Amino acid sequence: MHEVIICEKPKASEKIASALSKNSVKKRYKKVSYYEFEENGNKTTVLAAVGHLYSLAPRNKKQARLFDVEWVPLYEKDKQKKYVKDYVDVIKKVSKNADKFVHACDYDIEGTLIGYNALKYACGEKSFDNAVRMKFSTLTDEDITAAYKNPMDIDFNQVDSGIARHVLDFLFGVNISKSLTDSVMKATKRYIQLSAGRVQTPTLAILVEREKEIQKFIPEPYWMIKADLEVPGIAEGITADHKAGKIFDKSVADEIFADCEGKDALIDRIDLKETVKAPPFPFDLGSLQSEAYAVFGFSPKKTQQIAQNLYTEGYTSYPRTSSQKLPKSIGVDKILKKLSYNASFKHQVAKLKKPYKPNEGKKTDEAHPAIHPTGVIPKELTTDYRKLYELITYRFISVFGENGILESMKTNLKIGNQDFNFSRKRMAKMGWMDLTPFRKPDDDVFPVIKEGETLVVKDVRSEEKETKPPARYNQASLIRELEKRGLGTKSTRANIISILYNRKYVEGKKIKVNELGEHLIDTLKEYSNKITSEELTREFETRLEEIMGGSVDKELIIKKAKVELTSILDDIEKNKLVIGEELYKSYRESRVVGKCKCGQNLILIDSPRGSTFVGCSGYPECKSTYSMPMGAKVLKATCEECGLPLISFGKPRQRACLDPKCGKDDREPTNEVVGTCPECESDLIKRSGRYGEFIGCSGFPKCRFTKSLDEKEGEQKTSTAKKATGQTTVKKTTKKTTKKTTKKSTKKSARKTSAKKPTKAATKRKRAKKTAKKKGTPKKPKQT
DNA sequence: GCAAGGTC
Repeated sequence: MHEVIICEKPKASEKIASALSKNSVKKRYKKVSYYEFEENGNKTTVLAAVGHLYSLAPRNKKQARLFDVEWVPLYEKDKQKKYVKDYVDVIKKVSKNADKFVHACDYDIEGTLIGYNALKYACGEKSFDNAVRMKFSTLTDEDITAAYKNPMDIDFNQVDSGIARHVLDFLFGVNISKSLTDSVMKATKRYIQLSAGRVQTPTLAILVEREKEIQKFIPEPYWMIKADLEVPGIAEGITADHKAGKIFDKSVADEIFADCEGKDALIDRIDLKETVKAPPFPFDLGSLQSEAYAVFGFSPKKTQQIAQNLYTEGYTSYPRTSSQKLPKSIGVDKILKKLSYNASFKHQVAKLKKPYKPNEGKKTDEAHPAIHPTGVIPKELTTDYRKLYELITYRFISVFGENGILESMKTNLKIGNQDFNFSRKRMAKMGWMDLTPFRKPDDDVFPVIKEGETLVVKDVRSEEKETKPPARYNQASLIRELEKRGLGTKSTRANIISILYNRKYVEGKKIKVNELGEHLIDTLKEYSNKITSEELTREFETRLEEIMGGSVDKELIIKKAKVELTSILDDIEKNKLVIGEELYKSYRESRVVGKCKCGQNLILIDSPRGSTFVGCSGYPECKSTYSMPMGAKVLKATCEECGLPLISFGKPRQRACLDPKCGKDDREPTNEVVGTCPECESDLIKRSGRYGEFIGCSGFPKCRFTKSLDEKEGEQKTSTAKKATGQTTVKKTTKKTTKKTTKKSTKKSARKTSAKKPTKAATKRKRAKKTAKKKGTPKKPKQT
């Protein structure tokens, strides 16, 4: 008897194997680990998927409408997913002579489908003849053994609802995206990659709505009356506000102002209040992304990537969780003990009171606890990794802290007959706030004053202000909004946002929708109101539940969707010339960065090679073009000399005229002498190139010595070193280290590799290599 | 290629 258990991910397979047998042996095939044990003469193998192993693809790519889909291995569709092949291969190999199958993926729609597809396509259809389903909600020993002892049947309705979700998303997303892109192509012969989808389009619509609120906003003037007070013991004094707050009627403001001019302030009432400040909740992915954005300015995507790597290195727990709970089973005491061995956390852990009790939030996750450190202390991390690791760890410790107490003093004053007030806040008891460097506690000095006393008013001011439009979303607040509306999932939201940037619908840290984004939503609203709103997601939810309940057949739902989609696509098709023309026009508008010397617009143009340059919209009549350094931004400000826009680039940021030949170009200061060239003894100067600043020889192009600004003396990789070993060295070494990570799982090697997290310089080099390679490959004649 | 959803 040979039984095969298929899990959703490697970590789960490890836990399930160890829960089911003490004798499980870790084995390896290619780069993938799996587990094997024998009990009572029966062999069991525990295998892992890596999330979805199969993906939908059109059966015939050449058709105008991609309505006919099939499941293909993920690695065939997406070259970045090559690592998936090894996992599929292991399942194929091991399951060949198996006679019993256990589906042990997460008990949700996607998990059910992941296991189903693995069985169907990697183990073969006949595996369903003897297949059972394990149902567990946490990966604890108790849950796992209970699920194993009480196997269930595979819920094929749940499978069908999973398939339907994939198919519907594919049909709507891919076909509408394609029809939009085709419209532009047909109308203008230009290729702009446009896209629409059940989640990305409503997300863009949320941003557009905010943009429109901002556009139609009419600022209203208002006045604030402020009084600067002399307060004993507080040198800078205190400013009190008039009780009315914003005063929209100027005559009222003037009256108040006149009423209190030249008068002192009588302290009418002092209210002291204490508020309990409970410790924060443990991090789920969304709140970690939010906090990392607020504290470090990390994009949610960056946070997710770093958290994922910290997890695979074994420093922190699984990041794609929506749980705000820390169950005992994670071994809280042990983790805190291990953290206390580290100088950074020792003092904080020592302050915690036993027994340790976390302040948990409401949100839960069936599969994972909240994000927490494992207790394994990383030795060397690059700056950003260290920052995120510390954010997670200090948060984890804080969660076990005591309540803090915030003391607030609200003082009401009378100046003449007018009521003013000010308030001060300070922590009366720090509690958990003492446990983290990432929260700045209130620490106002409280004045020594009494009711009935008089304070000298130094000045009374009537400040005129304007109401402000609603703020734009940033990536963190948008993620919170999507979470609130139930759009996307915790793992996909950050990616969805970055798609909007990549498609150039939106720009900026405070997310601004440009002409293209706005026009795309307007266009789509005309043809399918559903896809621009949350309605499609809501409808999916209902339909999928019906399929899951067995009341409706998935084929019927898909058939209906195709009918609906056909009418949408027909409509777009009929109007493709207008749609394409208009979308292209708004695309061009969204790329305008200034005025050309010829009077037409300067626009950003993406070259097919991936770089961006500035050209004139009057092309081919005006052939002006300007190249830009890597990462450069075109500013609104213009050059005094020639009127072209200025650009900012490099690190630290510097400004220069868009035209490098312009006399006003102050890129000059970068030519600062920073040393002597080891090769030709000329001066070494700072230069700026495509990839930012670097140090180069002033003897260029005769001497081609360069080194990166990021590398310190002694560990620099010079161009000569590169020459000697060949450019590929860089790639080879990185390859080696990744191999190490997967091969040896000892803590020692984990540390070693963690030190090799790509440095800025390394990424730069990689990027440089990539483009160099691109240039070298002959282009297919087809590209436009 | 185009979506959204798992995961390294």
